[in-house]
Amino acid sequence: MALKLYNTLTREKEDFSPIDPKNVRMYVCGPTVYDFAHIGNARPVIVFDLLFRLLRHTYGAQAVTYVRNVTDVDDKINARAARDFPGLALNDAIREVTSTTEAQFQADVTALGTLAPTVQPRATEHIAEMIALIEKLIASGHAYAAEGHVLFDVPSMPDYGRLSKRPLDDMIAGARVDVAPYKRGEMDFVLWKPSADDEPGWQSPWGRGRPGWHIECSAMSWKHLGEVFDIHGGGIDLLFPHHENEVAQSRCAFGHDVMANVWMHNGFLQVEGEKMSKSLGNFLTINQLLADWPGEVLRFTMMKTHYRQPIDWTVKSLEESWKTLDDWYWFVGDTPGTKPAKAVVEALADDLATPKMIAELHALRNAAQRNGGEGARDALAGSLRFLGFLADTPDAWAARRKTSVSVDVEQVEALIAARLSARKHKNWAESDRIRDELAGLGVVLKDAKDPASGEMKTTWEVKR
RNA sequence: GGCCUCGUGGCGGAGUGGUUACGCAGCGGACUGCAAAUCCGUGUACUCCGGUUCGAAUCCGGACGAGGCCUCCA
Repeated sequence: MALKLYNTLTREKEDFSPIDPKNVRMYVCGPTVYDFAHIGNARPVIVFDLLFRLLRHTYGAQAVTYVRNVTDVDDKINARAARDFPGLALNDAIREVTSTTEAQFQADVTALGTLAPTVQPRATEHIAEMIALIEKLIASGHAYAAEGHVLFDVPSMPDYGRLSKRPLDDMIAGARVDVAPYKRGEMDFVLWKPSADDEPGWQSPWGRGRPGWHIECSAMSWKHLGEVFDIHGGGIDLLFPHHENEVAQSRCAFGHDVMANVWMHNGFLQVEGEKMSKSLGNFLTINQLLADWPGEVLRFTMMKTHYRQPIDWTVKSLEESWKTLDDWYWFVGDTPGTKPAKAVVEALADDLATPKMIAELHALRNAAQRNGGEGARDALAGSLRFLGFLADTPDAWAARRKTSVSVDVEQVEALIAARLSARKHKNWAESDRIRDELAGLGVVLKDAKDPASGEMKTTWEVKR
């Protein structure tokens, strides 16, 4: 089956063909661990988890290496550590910030139904590779040391700007970058910078210092995936300068035409039509959302929009998603299917066309309904599991609504029993009165005849 | 100023040079004591102005509008 992916490098949808089908290699920029991950951070996590699953399906589960890094050295981390743990020595404070933030991140993304990447390397464990890379760049004339800094010499790379389509001349004309005395060119960026005694640092040929922002991804992708690999992913905001500079570092260090063959970028996320920002007060962390919504609801909501489109994150959309998943959980029941439907895989294979994929899921559901076909129901169940859904049992899923608002379960059950008794005696006035009373508590009833016994049975759920 | 997206029915959201996307909501019907849930059915669209074409919502040009990046950011 042909897999097509949109490549930012060529701005075209291309047939994907791996360098080595026995080892398909993908790198995705992971979090800088200084604060709770927000819902925007969840987007690439979910998008590339889907791609990971698709690649495993296509090439075999053992034939895909997915690397998502953890950046645990950064000046934002240092600032956070100093602010939050003023009593601790800086290194202890930093460890406190990075370890708790990373643990939180892992818990969050697990709740979103994602598979663990093959490797999750940490920047601080790859300082030696970074130094080696910087030495290669200096040796090949693409970097220079100055006043304890090492800078990448941007003009030494003729096609710098190719990935983000920013000609160098234009950038210099509109540059809003720091003019530092040790820089030769305005666009030159830092590979290594000196650390003061109270800042985290490592010994290097240029003195005690720490890495610049972009070098860690070049070092970690090199270490775990090699000099050239198949797919590099991340958010569109990283395209420039982060990815452009990664490419510059890796290509100039190793002398290849490309760093990764395919570059994929997910679009931005807005919240209720506005940019998400702390100042607007609409900053949503994954953790906060998980308090109100099942992880699968967040996951499905993300899939309703194609990954390259901007997504507007709204409560209305979340509510719709929950309803859709309710129906599928109920409809699928304990159907055992484990294999995804061909149409679902094909939709995904077309540059992760998740809206098309969702339409195919609805089509399976409708087909199963019309023909009573177990084949379609099996395929729906298998597809949903393949996509990272149906982790709950149907009962556990249904119970999530009951626990999302606090109600007195015993009281509700007692009222339902009273109502059933009233109905048995055709006391409709009393029956309706009880139903209204429950509605006042936020409880909605569903009556059904048990097909086996013909007995009336009432189930209930909490309406938000 | 430079670069990049995008403008589709009440809402969300695909796709395509000539044929139903899909979902939610709405509406009609079945079921029900009445509802809810479920089932069956169903209307509404392609920002504007030019051009290419037998034919454009789909291609090209322009206008208007929305958003993003260029500085930490998924």
